[in-house]
Amino acid sequence: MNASNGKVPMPTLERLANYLRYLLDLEQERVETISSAEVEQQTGINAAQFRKDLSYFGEFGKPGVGYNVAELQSRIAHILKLDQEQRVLLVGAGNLGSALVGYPGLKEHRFNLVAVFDNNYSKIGRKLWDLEILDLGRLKEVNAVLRARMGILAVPRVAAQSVAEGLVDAGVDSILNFAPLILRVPPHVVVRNVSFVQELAVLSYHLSSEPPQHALDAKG
Amino acid sequence: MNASNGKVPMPTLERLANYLRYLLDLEQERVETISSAEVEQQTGINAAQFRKDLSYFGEFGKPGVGYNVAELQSRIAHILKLDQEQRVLLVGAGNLGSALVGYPGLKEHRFNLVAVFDNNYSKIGRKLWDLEILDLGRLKEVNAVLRARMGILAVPRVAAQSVAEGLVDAGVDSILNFAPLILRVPPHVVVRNVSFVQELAVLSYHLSSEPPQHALDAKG
DNA sequence: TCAACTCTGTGAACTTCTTCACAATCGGGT
DNA sequence: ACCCGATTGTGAAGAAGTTCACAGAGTTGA
Repeated sequence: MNASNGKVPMPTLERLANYLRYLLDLEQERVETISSAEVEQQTGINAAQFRKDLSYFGEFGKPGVGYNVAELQSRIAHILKLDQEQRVLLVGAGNLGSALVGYPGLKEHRFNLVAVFDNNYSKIGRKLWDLEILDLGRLKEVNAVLRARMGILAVPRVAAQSVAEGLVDAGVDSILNFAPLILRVPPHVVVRNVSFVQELAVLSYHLSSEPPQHALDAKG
Repeated sequence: MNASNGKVPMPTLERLANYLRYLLDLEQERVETISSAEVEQQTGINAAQFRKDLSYFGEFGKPGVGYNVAELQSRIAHILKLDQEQRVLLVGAGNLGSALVGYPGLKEHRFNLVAVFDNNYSKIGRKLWDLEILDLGRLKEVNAVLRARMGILAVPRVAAQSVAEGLVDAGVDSILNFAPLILRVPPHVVVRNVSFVQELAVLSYHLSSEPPQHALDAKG
């Protein structure tokens, strides 16, 4: 009775994509039905958490039975709009950008990289996999046709803010930002940040004084 | 008086790396002193949040004055152990692995990629930038010498769990995981996950029925 | 038909994180 | 020497997220 009205906690949304991945595996294994208790056992995510996450979007299971894997999978995909093509612009044809174009996970989830931009004239015109690298200056013009609403920012930090503004100007309202800085964008634009260094720093912090395990190994 | 005893909230740790990045910028601009109010103005992070985050680790500022940029920068780097070399193993010499080896941000923060492994015999022996790609089977043997405690997992999903176990067996106790699955590891091991698809899915969800901005543009 | 069992959906309790608000401190000006 | 404006560090309030615990719905078997 909660269904999708009020607003959904961000952690719930983040977990939804995990559930989807997990359900796709179960489907592959021909599992038809799953209970929240089994989800907890197999993924480590608390069963009540799983149920409550789903409850934000309606009722998905049958008491006494559990959840139909195929149905749940497809309903989550629908919630996340992963059941329709999403056109995505990529800015930055460096190492990272190149890796993203080649990453098969995007296509699998219907994210379609429709154009790659760079401002480096030695790259413009070349191909990155099957996409021609376009002049960053043509961003707005090109997206007037493509009408992508998602953008990936894989440029150096100093360029990121101005490129973000270019993306917004070109009609993009969701940005995945790989540059290590906080982007300032208009309120209607949603930004998600991915920072390798931040993640490594958190790991580094946890490398406390615990002795490495090596010494404990005693092997024949 | 809170200093570093109790345990630190995860969101605080995540923000610490951002503060560091920001402080390095300020240092470059020759800013000597900064107040929490200025931090809020420039980064959007609430001033009280900034102060409380720091308070978990001691006292860093002077009332009526603010924080000394250089000192704060170096103390945060110390907290995160970014003031000393951290040796890191990379597993997976694909597109993503390759991009990571070439990513300058790692070296800048003293993360030192000391070895790259892959199980693909057509890759083993080749060079990725300046590092030779080693046989994944030699992971433990090699790390007995290198003694890295951090590992980056940039392998396909199906291989990730077993490679993670290999890393742990080789003495690694911090893992940065790029494969879209929940790794099962012993309790002393810390894992951070980076999932492009998850991030894009969250963005995709937010692409609600708002009309794209294109139509609103009325240009000469 | 009914009893025994399973499992969902959710209010309520609990835990964690964020923000407020203010006493305590500092530095500068006179 | 003292006052005044600025700014910190932190208890306490508030908001957000997680987990508990149970009523109620469904299923199975006799």
